Amino acid sequence: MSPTAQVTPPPRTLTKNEALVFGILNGTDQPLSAYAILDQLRDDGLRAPVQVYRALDRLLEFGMAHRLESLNAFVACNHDHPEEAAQTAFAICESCGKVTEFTDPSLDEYLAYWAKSENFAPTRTTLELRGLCSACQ
Amino acid sequence: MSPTAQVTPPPRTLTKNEALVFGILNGTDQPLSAYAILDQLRDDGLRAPVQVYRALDRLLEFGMAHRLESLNAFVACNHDHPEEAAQTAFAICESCGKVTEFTDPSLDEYLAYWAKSENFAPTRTTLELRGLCSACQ
DNA sequence: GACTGAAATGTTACATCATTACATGAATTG
DNA sequence: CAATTCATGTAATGATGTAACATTTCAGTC
Ligand SMILES: [Zn+2]
Ligand SMILES: [Zn+2]
Ligand SMILES: [Zn+2]
Ligand SMILES: [Zn+2]
Repeated sequence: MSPTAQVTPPPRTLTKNEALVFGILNGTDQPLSAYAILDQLRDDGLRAPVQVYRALDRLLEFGMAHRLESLNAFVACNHDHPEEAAQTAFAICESCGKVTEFTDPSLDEYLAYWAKSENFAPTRTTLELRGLCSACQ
Repeated sequence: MSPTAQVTPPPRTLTKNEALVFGILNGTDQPLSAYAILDQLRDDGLRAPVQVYRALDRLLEFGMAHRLESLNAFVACNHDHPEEAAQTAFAICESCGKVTEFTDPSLDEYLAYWAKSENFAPTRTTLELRGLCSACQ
């Protein structure tokens, strides 16, 4: 119940552009916009936003990256997702930009309970905390 | 803990543009983008997006409207918020667009608990469920 | 009523985020 | 070696959001 996104399990070997984009995302703990990624890949021959968005779409499908809706930005997945696709939440530091993923069964349970009581059928959930991480307070 | 937004309590009488924007939002159960609002207010003399965004900023401050991050859109508040500003969550129907707000102490408690355990100090939280409402299944 | 300062509004231009449409190239397969 | 599919490239455009500055409105004061 209340999955974060549909994950296409087989992350077959990445294509060139997918690998480039994932390399950038995986090399930082900061959320990056598609255009920020593009800027870092100019030297590798990328020229247009759509090239980045296409790669991002697939990385999202594979569960290798996440989109942060409240920032219009992307991060590499940095979390061991439980077997059962559970609710993923993000804590985003507004000072240093660090993003922490977390999941918790009780959160899933609560949301599933609410959804059932309202007869709402969720397909995708966004949960993003903005604030200050422990290092930045 | 884990407030949704800072609410400036005194929603003094709205200015002309604030009233126009609120009137549009309040007249529908659909989330509207700033540009969709603008289009509906051309006849009332509004010409530029910034006029709508300024009004929206204040309506958000007053707690009279909410921004849906996953849609880049806005809705009028349609919920009796508890005394203590609690976590607000949104269920968004992907078929009919209907938006339902809900709050729950146990959700607040869970997020406050997680935040404390991680020493994360939240200032703002986004929780949005996408799916199908009971009428659309 | 005229002066003054603050709030609201208006105007233009620009910045940022994302997609559509179509062309080209590389890999796979019957 | 076509035929197909998938990945990539290119150009243009659409959608969302903000900065900078000018003008108007209005309340308080003289
Ligand atoms: Zn993850
Ligand atoms: Zn931090
Ligand atoms: Zn509300
Ligand atoms: Zn519906």
